Amino acid sequence: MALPPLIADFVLHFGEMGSRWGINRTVGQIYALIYLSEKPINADEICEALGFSRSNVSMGLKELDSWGLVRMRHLPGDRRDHFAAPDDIWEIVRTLAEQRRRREIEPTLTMLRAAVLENPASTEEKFAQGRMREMHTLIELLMSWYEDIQKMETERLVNLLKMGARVYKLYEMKDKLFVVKGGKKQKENDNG
Amino acid sequence: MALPPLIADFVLHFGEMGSRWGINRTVGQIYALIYLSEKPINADEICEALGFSRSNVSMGLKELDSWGLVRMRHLPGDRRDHFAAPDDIWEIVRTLAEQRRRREIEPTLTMLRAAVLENPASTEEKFAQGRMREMHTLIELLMSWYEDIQKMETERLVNLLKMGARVYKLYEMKDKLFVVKGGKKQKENDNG
DNA sequence: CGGTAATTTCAGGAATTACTGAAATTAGGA
DNA sequence: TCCTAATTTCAGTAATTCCTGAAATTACCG
Repeated sequence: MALPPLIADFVLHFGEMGSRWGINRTVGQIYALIYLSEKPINADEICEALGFSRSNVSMGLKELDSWGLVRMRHLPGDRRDHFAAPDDIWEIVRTLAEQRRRREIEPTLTMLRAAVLENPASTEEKFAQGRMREMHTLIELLMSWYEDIQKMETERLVNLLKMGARVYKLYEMKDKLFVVKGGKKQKENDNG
Repeated sequence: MALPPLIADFVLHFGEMGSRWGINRTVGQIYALIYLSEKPINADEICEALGFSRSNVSMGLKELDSWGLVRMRHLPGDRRDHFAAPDDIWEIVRTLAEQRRRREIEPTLTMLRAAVLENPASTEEKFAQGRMREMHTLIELLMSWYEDIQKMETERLVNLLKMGARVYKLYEMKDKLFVVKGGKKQKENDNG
C-alpha cells in the first residue's frame, strides 16, 4: 500500500473497525478509500492502492453496493466502473442506520412479536416472555423515535442534536408556559 | 439444547445477531440465556442448556464480564459463581452504548483528531483531510448529544423519546412563546 | 495447611471466513 | 455481428476464529 500516511492510517483504522463489526477488513478498507477520494475511483485503482486481488475488490464493491453505500459512475471515454461515496456524510449515516434497521432490528422485532403472542407453558417461559416483552417495547420505542428523526432535514436534526438534553427542560416547561398552572411541579409516572 | 422453544428461538436469534456484530455466536447465546433467566445461573447450567464445553462457557462469561454485561452472584450454600443480567433493560442499553463508545468511538476520534492536525502534503491529502474533518465534527456532535442523554434518568429519557420529532417544533416555537404568550393556538400531546 | 470443587488457561484441532487465480460472463465499440 | 476490455463467479487454498479437553490455577472448607 503506497498511500500517503494520512490516508493509510484512516484506511487501516476502518479496516480494523470493520472487522469488529460484521464487515470484513477488506470491505472496510475499500470503503474508507472511496470515502477519502475526491473523484470516483475504479476497481483497479483500489487493487493497486490496497494490494488486494481484483476478485476480492469486486466482491467488496458488491457488498458495499448491497448496503447502498457506493454510487457507480461512468467517466466519459472510460468504460470502467468508477465508485464514489455520497458527498454528504449525513447521507452515509442515514443509509447505515436504515440498513441496520432493515437487517438487524426488523428480524428481531419479528421474532419478539411472535414470542410475545406465544402461550407460555411454564413459569420459566412466562418469565422469559416478560423479558422479551420488555425488550420488544424498548425497541419499538427506539424505532418510533428513529423514524421521526430520520424524516427530519439534516439542518434541523443537527440543531436538535446540539440542543441535547436542554430540549427536555423546554418540554418540562411547556405546561407551565401554556397552561399557567399554579406553579406546581407535576410528575408523571407510567411504569407498565 | 433442551430448552423450551420460546427460549430456544430467542437464544438462537441472538446467537445469529451476535455473529453479525463482532460478538461470536456462543457469547450471544450465553447472554440471551442469562437475560431470560429469572434467577442467576451457573456455568454448568449454561453448558447443559446450550451444549457448549465448560471452557467455552468460561471464556464467554469472561467476555461478557469485560463488557460489564453480567453480574456475578453467590447463592448461599453454593460455592459456584452464578450470573445474572441487570433487571432493568435500560441499564443494559446504557452499558452497551457506553462500552461501544469506549471501544470504537474513542479510538476513532483519537485517530481523526491526529489526522486533522497533520500537514497535508498534496491536494489528495488535503481533500482527504477535509473529509476526515467532516467525520470528526459529526462524531463529536453525536457524542456530545449522547453524553447529554446518557445523564438523564430513564423516565425522562423515555418521555423524550416518545416526543420524537415533535420536540423540535417546541424548540422552533420557544422564542415566540416567551415573547408572545398565548397568541396562537397550541396543542401538545404526549401520552404514550 | 491438605483436599476438593470450581474455574481458567492454553495448545491443538475443527469450523468458518477470507482471498486468490482461472474461467466464465457481460457489455461497449466497431 | 465479432472482438476485446471489464467484471463476476467460483472452486480451491490460506488465514482466522472458534471450540475443546487436559492441565494448571484458584478458592473454599475443614
